[in-house]
This record gives sequence, structure tokens and C-alpha cells, in this order.
Amino acid sequence: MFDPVCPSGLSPIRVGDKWAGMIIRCLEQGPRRFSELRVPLRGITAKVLTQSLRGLERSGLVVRTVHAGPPRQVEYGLTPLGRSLLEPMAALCAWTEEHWDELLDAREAETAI
Amino acid sequence: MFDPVCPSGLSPIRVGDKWAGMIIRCLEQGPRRFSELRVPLRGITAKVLTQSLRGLERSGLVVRTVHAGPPRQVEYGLTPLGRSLLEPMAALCAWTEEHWDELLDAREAETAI
DNA sequence: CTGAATCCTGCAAGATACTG
DNA sequence: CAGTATCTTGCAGGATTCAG
Repeated sequence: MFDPVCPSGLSPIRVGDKWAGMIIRCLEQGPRRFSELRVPLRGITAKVLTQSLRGLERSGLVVRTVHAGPPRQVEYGLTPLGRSLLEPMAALCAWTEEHWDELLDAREAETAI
Repeated sequence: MFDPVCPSGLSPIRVGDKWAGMIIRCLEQGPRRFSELRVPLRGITAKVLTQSLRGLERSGLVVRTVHAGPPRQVEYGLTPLGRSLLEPMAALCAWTEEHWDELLDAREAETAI
């Protein structure tokens, strides 16, 4: 999942910052803890994950809930607004999948020049 | 159209670089010339417009055709692939419009803190 | 008219180290 | 465990100027 080798950068569409889209998809199945999010998002640093999550919070797409510790536990989950974003995002993923080879072709034709 | 005062930056979704989405919408009705594109995209510099167009070309979303001059004329138009992108983009615009106030609310609640 | 060339700036993103 | 603090770097984006 989210293999760094995967050239998803080919897709011309992005949600929020570099990681926001993946984060949202990670939360699709339900709330996740901070360190649970770090697993599928290979290579993300704590700082960047925090930044991205704060941004999503600011946009009202994600909620942050703290369960008292220790050990401290913080869960991130989608708001209804964030959840509503899943539908158009799915449409985008469908488009990208559908035209994946065309995008690749365009890129290859380019590098051939 | 594309008033710089309009805070479209609120939408968490973007197509390509900063201007790509707008360029595609400008081409929706048919091919446009370079300087025709500069009009609705207030404030874009020639360099940035060129960059963005080249990027769209590289992705196979836009075609560039030169009509001999002088005066030289260059037209940009959507490819079938670029045109196919209009549909999911419309879905995104619909989502953004629909949740515009929620996005604004989230932002205001934030600045209130 | 349609760019290319050059320079500049700000911010996103990452590396690293530290904290309650 | 869940961050913050600090520093560095790369690149997108813009201003300005020049060219075919």
C-alpha cells in the first residue's frame, strides 16, 4: 500500500498536500492512531504527518481525540465532511486507473524525444 | 472568472499545478490561443502559463498546434484524455460547492481560537 | 504574438534531535 | 506513544528582461 515506487505522481489530481489523500484513505475504515498511520505511509516523518493532520483538522475533514494515558493514545477519524469526500475521491481514482496507460504512454512518448 | 479574491484555495482538491485546473476549464469550450488564455487567468505570467501548458502537454491532456505566421499563432486544445478529465472534475466542483459553507465554517472556527 | 532565459523568493517536505 | 523544535533543501511560482 502506497509503495513509494508506485508513480502515483502521474495522476494529475491531488487532494490537499502530498499526504492528505493517502491519510484520508487510511482513515476510511475507521479511526486510527498516530503510529498506526505511520505504518502504511512508508517514510513519512512524525513532523510531516502531524502537519498534514493539522491541516486536515483545520479544513474540518478530520477529528482528533485524545484518550488519557499513559500510555497516551490519540485517535484520528474522519468527520462527516471528510467522509463525504470519499465519493468524489473514488471517482478520481477510477479515472486514474482507467487512463493509467494513456498517462504512461504520454510520459514515455515524451522521454523518447 | 477566476477572480484572485475568490479563496478557491479552500478546496482541498487540486488538478495538476496551481493553474492547470483553470486552464483545462478555459479550454473546455474549444481551443484557445496563448494570449486568449492569459485574459481569464488574471495575473498569470507568460512563463508560468508556458510551464503549466508544457506540463499538461507532457501528461497528454493538451495539444499544441502552431499556425504559421506572422503573426504567429499557437492554439491549445484538450485531447480526448483531457476532455475525459472534465467529468470527474465536475464532480469535484460539485462537491466543493456543496460543502463550501462547511469548509468556511471550519476555517472560521479555527481563526476564532 | 509567443515564448525563452535569468534571477529571486517563499514554502513544502525531509533529516535529526529532543520532550512530556 | 505522540508529538515539538530546529535546520536544511528542493522546487514551484513570480518578476523582469530579451528574442524570433
